[in-house]
Parts: sequence; structure tokens; C-alpha cells
Amino acid sequence: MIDIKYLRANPEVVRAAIKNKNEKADLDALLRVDNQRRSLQYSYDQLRAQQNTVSQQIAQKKRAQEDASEEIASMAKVAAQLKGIQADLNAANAEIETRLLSIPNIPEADVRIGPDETHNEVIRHEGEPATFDFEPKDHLAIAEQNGLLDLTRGAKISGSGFPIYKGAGARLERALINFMLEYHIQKHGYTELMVPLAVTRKTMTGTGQLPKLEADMYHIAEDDLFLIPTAEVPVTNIYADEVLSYKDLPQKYVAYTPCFRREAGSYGKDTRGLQRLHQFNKVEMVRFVEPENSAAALKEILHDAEDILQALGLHYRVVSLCTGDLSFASQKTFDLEVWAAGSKKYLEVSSVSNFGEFQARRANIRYKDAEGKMRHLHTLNGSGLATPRLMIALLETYQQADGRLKLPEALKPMLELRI
RNA sequence: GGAGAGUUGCCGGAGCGGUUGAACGGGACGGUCUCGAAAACCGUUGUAUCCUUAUCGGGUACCCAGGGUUCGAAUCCCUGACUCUCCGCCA
Repeated sequence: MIDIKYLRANPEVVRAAIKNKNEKADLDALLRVDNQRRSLQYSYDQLRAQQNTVSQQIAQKKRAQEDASEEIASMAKVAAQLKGIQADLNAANAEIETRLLSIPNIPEADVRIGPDETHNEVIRHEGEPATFDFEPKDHLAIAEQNGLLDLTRGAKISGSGFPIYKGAGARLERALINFMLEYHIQKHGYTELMVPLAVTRKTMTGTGQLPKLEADMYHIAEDDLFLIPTAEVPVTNIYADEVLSYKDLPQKYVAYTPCFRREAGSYGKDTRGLQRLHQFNKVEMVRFVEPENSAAALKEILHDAEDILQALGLHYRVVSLCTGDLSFASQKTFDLEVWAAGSKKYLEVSSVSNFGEFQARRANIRYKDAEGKMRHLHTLNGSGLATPRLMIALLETYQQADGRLKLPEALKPMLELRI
């Protein structure tokens, strides 16, 4: 959530951010209601002050057994007046809240301005693409030959986009999740959390998925709960409506969860095999930091995610997202795209973002700094990593001429696989 | 799913509808004392918003949330959320 005081002072900055992020929001209407609200609040406060004073006089008179009917009569009028103002004030506050929730975060100054992903900037490449002395197959062919997946039956029981991992495929998936969790816990110092997979509307609003993305969520109407699209949602919200101490910061959490995405309107776009799913597994890193440390923390999370790809010997590139491709809540994001050697393309396996105080404002997460001042902390997160496309890259990179796989050493301790 | 109890400030815990932002105790912070510490004593101890985004000072709101009654609500009424206990169901 944008600070309304900042918005009042810098409407043009916010207007530009909305435009550069391809969002829509009526700033003028918001500023107008904000003005109304403030003048209503002023009238309200004045009348209340009067009411409080006279009420005490009434109390005194009553105690002294004097007649206070005149005061009571005049206060009855004030009370009626207050009721009307209160109603207007509530309406104004509700409208401001609604409009404010639809204003995106402001991209950092060094984020390239561009309309869509074609304007993203590839910052660097790491590792070398695998080379073969045969024609490499794509992951579906490899999975089929080794019996790793059963997408047909997954679709039968739940619809397309709900994969079944089978036999060695299931074990590999489980090994990957465990490998990444342990890596972040042991080498990067994260604390693991296991969190609810269904969350409230308020929680979903706290991190910025709602109201914008409601159509992309699986919703349980009876309880008004949403299946999480990422562990970011429950993990970031663990401190909603709390005040931490600067001594508690920074905090680093890692969580594995399945993720659920309806992906409304994305049919037919890169959906082959495991590329785009309604349910997939992901290990997510989340950090709570003091504002002055969030830029450095962003780089650290990026490296934490990259470490996984490097440990698995995969070639990838780092992409800095332009404004048009930034998520609603993000102010700066790097994507990691892994090389799929058989499909011969880069696939996004991680998104690492700094949200500044945007989510902290929405979720009302504050902390007291060393001077005892109350401030909003900064939140960040990064996938570390999402498994489906990682699986694609692994299968395609480590395939051999006979169709069997020779998986990287790093996974050995997690699972003795012979496939 | 059924029955009951509860939700007050950093914590514990009071609070007849009218100087209650809230007794009392604890904690924390500052000070006195001390070579230093402990103890003792004194003082301070919230958030948001507005008046003026300096300071000082002041107004208003906040006792789970939202409504209602009243001149006036932490206190009365209604609805909801959550917590605890008992019963039922269940991995």
C-alpha cells in the first residue's frame, strides 16, 4: 500500500508508476475523497470536543443536583449532527481504502521503463549450456521413457495442469524439494516454516495478491479461504498487525509449499508438459529487514537462489524486470531463467523481489528502530526454487544418448536414484 | 456440529453509564545512591490522526471487530472473529 501522505505530496510520481506498470487507478478521485475525508474528520473532531466538554458539565450539574436539561437538549442536536458526519466519514474512509489497495508499488528509480517482458534486461549468464553428441530430447520424451510422470491421469482426476509424479519421478521431485530446503537452512541460515495452504482474504490482501488477482485464485467460497499461489503469502503475513523490535531483524524464513494458480486466460501459452501448471511445488525464501538493508538483502536472496542452480550444475541467466513486467507489489525484481537443453529455451524458475514497505503497510507489520521510532519494515522474497521447470532443465540437461539420466552429484545425498 | 467461559495497555490484572488513556502489581527506560552492582527511593513508560510535517502545546480516536441504545459507553444491547473447557465426529 502506498503511503497516502506520500501520494498527496508526489501525485505525479505515483501517476507515472501506475502508467509504467500498466495499471489503472483513478488518482484524482482518490485525492478528492481524501480531501473530503480530512474536512469531515475536522468537523467530527470539533463536534466531539464540544460534546466531551458539555458532557462533563452535565455530569457536574447532575452530581450537584442541578438541572441540565438545556445542555442535554443542545447535545442531542450535536449527537444527531455527529451521526450524519460519522456516516459520511465511514463512507469516505472505505472508498479511500478500496482505491488505495488498487495502487501498485512504485518501481525503484533504476528499474528500466518498458511495457512488457520484451523490455527486460538480461544482466548476465552463468555456467555453460550443456552440449550433446546426439539430438537431445525434451523433458516429456525423457519422462515418458523413464515413467516419471503421468499427466494424463493427473488431468483425469483434476483437469489439465495437475501433474502426477510417479515412481522415480516422485522421488526426484521430493529429493529436489528436500535438497533446496536443506541447502537454504544449512548454508544460508534460513529458518524453516511449514504453513497453512489456505488463507483468509485479509492475508491475501496483505501481500498484494488481492484485490487484483482474485480471478487467478482458487477460492473456497463456504469459508472465504483462498489456496495460496505462493508461500510468500502465509509466510510474509506471519507478522501481520505486529510490532517487532529492530533487535528481531533481520529474519530469514524458508518454506516449501505446493502452489495453486488458476492461470485464468493463459491457455495455450507455453503449457506443454510441466511448463505451466495449476499446482506445483516451490521452496520460497522470505526476509523481514530494516529499510536501509533491503537493497543488500535483495542481492543476497538472488545469490541464495542462484546457489541452487549452480550446485545442480545448470546454465541460467539473470534477468532484471522492466516496469511493465514487475508484479503489482514489487519495486524491483530479478528473475532466474534456467536453460532447458532439449527444448532449447530459458525457463523462469525464480523471481526475487524487494517490496520495500509496500506489503508491510498492507499487512500492518511494523518495528521499533534503535531510536524507538515506529516504522514499517521491508519485506522481500525469492523462489529458491520452483520445481517444475527445474525438473525440465534437469531432465533435459542430464539426459544421455540412451535416454537414461545421469543426475548431478549434489542430489546423491538426498536420494540414491537409478534411472 | 452442540453447551459453557473468556478477549482491557509490554505482561499480569482491576474497572457502580459521567475528570478512566484507563486503579494496582510486574517489566522496561531515565535519575538519586554506590568504587561498581544489587536493593531502596524518585520519575517516565502506547498508537494513529489533525491543528502548523520545526519546537512547545493542544484537539480527536483507539479497552477483539462492526453496529445499536444514550446528552455521555471499556462499562448496557445485537452481530461477528478468535481463545479456552466439556460433549459429538474424525486423520
